[in-house]
Amino acid sequence: MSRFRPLPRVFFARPADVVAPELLGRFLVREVGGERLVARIVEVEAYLGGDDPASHAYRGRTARNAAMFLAGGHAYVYFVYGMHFCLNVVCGAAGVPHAVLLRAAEAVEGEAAMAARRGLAAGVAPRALAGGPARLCEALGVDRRLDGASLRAGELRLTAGEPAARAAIARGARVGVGYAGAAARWPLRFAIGDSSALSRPLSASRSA
DNA sequence: TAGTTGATCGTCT
DNA sequence: GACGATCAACTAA
Repeated sequence: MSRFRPLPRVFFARPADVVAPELLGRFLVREVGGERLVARIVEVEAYLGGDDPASHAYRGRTARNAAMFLAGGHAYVYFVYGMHFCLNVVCGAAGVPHAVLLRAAEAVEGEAAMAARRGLAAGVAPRALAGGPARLCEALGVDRRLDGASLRAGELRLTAGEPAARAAIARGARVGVGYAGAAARWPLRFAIGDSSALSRPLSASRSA
């Protein structure tokens, strides 16, 4: 089925703020423990590398953020707050550390398995299942072992899915980056406005 | 329902 | 040695 066709390399070889809204509605396919889990992306944030004080790559390359410098189409997975993982899609050419943080998704296939990974009963609200970057990672069994992995082949893939219509996309300021000064207000958060799986409501500025 | 806080540790200063 | 691109449990009203 074409919804499960991997996105082409050129899709990722663009700036993060261009790729981000186009990731909405795409499918994240995870093969783990003999099961296939599929989630539809409904909320993302773009991080613009060296030009963006909120980006982990703002101060250059380190051992932690090395995956962000790979060519677009790879995963960048990092550990925060001593207990959570977050998954990013690396964008741009090799050496350009742009990335898109995946903040929320809706279960398409394997919902019961995703709930089990989260320690929840099947049928819980979408927001509790994968509405938040760390929740999304836990539901799909994503951890550091996938840092630097390709998203076009292997056990974690990003596929064509059902791209969101432009009119359905809302945008606003990014979450949890208050330390970044004016950049904290840049409208680089994109979401499918009417999804019930958003990590939190979009503040202000709507439009496509 | 809104606001506050504790958990917990890898990474960088 | 300080501090997170977070979450869930708890409090107050």
